[in-house]
Amino acid sequence: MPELPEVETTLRGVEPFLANATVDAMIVREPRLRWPVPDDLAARIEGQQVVGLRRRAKYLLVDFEQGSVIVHLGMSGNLRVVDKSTPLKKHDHVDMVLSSGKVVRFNDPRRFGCVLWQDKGTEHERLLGLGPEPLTEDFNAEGLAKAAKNSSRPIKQLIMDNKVVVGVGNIYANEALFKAGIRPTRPANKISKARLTSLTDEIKVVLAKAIAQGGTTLKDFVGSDGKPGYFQQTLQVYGRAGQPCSQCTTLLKEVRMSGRATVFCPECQR
DNA sequence: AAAGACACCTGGGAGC
DNA sequence: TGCTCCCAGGTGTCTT
Repeated sequence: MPELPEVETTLRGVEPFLANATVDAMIVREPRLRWPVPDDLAARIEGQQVVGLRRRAKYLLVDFEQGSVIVHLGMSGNLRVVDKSTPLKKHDHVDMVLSSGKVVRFNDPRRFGCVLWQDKGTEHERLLGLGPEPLTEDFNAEGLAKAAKNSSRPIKQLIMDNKVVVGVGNIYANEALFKAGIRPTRPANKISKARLTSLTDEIKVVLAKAIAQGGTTLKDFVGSDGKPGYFQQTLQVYGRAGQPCSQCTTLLKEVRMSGRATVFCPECQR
């Protein structure tokens, strides 16, 4: 269930097992992911030691001396840490077998995720041109205002544009816009700097909160059945069309924007 | 430049 | 119980 908070939660979950680990083997059972798993990926990392673990946008990067394994969870992917002896489940496509006896196992029913390789000192084309990370200073009101200034695109589209800011998926775009009181369909260039500043803040807050709560499900995640169950309690608009707004009790409205469910309060969001 | 359709793929839930 | 249809957290490409 990967939006950025889930990816960050995944990173934190596998980190203790992957830090400085040595890879005994990589097993690719199904290379047909969003992009094919490179044929030579296993050979590149077998016997190698992990020297770092990072996240960029919704990509996880496992660093080795010669380069990095890049993992994206797509819509339905997840990574679990299991014992070597753990029986395979359907859609367990890739295993990274560690010398500790643990296995980092990639499962992805829809196969929209990917497992790729980038040589050290190069940047994979998937990572080129990505905008600032939302939880860093690089993403700020000035940058958003600049992007919005000459754009009549709906604001929701703008904040989901990876060139403007990475990692804001459909759920959190809806939530942040609600918190900021901005209607998702409003043209970006018709929003005051003050309100864009508020939106910038709310994006950071909503993502940070979700990460904090995702952290509470870390145990589940590392164990056998890793589903973060936080969002039902937390979400104020996503998945709540037709229900009363938590602020004013007006019924929440749903529209489609670029094919994505978009929910807002017609009263609180203008 | 950007909106929109379509693509990749499986599974779960609703409705009949 | 089972069939059909619609929907889903992402994101890349192609057409208007």
